[in-house]
Amino acid sequence: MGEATKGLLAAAAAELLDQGGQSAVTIRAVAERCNVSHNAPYKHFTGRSDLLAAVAERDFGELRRLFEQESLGEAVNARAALSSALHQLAEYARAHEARYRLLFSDPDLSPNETLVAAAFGSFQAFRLLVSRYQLRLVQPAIDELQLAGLIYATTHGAIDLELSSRASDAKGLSRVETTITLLLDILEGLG
Amino acid sequence: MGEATKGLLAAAAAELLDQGGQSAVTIRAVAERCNVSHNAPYKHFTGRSDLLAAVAERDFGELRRLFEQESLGEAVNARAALSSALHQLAEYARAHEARYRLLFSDPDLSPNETLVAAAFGSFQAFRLLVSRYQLRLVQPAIDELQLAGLIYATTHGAIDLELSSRASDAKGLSRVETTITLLLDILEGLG
DNA sequence: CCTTTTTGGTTGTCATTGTCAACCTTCGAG
DNA sequence: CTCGAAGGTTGACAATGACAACCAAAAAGG
Repeated sequence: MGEATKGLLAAAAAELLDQGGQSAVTIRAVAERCNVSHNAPYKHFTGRSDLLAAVAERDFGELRRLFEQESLGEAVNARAALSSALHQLAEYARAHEARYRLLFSDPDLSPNETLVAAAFGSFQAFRLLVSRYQLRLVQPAIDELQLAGLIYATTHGAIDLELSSRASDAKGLSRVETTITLLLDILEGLG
Repeated sequence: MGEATKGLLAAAAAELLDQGGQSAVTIRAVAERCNVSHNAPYKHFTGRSDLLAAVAERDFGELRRLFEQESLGEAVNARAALSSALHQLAEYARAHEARYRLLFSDPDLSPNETLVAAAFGSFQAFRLLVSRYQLRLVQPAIDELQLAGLIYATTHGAIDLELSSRASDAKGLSRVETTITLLLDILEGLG
């Protein structure tokens, strides 16, 4: 069956993304890395952005797995589980900067059907994690979806600012871990 | 004197950014828009990323002005001032998506001396706004820099997620205004 | 006032890249 | 056995970033 190379191409694109960033992911380089002629990728993807979308879809799946694993994991309590997931997210972003940026900050990414589904799925897993955590909060009256949105936004924002360490030379802004801890402490009324 | 065209080129780049996004900003298009031959821009900028950096620098200046204006403005109280500034930031991001992304989420942006300075300046203005606001908080024990980092991260994260409306079809995640209000309410202990 | 350097432009050129088109081949369904 | 599609191939082409060589006019300096 012909599905084999499609996966290889996406994997090669992911590697190039890790090694050389966005600009290193050229159709031709991806093709070469799979020992296939330039233009072969067009048999599997409509173009460059479609190829990148495939990589993004894969990675959203990884994130979902990360959240689910922590959700059902052996963490001692809900805060530990949430906190651990967020820290792992930050680690993932640092280790695969270009891929992380692809997920959330790439303007030229055609949001096709399956990509949106994958992104939604990963967020749903995150929501579950948050809803478990919310039980421990002093003020449980906060809308659950809004709370998840807040934590997601804060974490992503902190990560994004750290990655583009430009507005962040002042220590403390960029430290993702610090920001997350502060937010959770405030939420738990330990201000 | 020769500084004239440099500004024109940057302005043209900003316009192209607004109209066609990142990919529309090509050295040649910018040159053409200034009625100047391709390659003229190289007399003012070392390359494409340097040109974009100039646009970013300009916009960081605009943000600083926005924060400062609100800081010294006629807002009825500190929360109103901060809230207004954050909403204006969101509006700016929506109106100039590509330019906003350039500031915080562009990997291929050479962070030269002056750009870092401009970014830092804008954050400093924001810090001032936050420090005024902090006086009204129930728990003033929070480190001022960390608090500014938290608010900045949350706002930027919410904006960025809304711009890439992919993980956000669930309403409430993307509404920047909702997220900001929620955070400020929590900070003020109105959970 | 004449030389000389710098500044900001110009045209020409090149390699890289995305993308399209046309062609080949293998293999499974009918 | 045929044939059509799936997947791959080579060959174009235009757009783009970047470099080099050349040029004019203005500024610097004697």
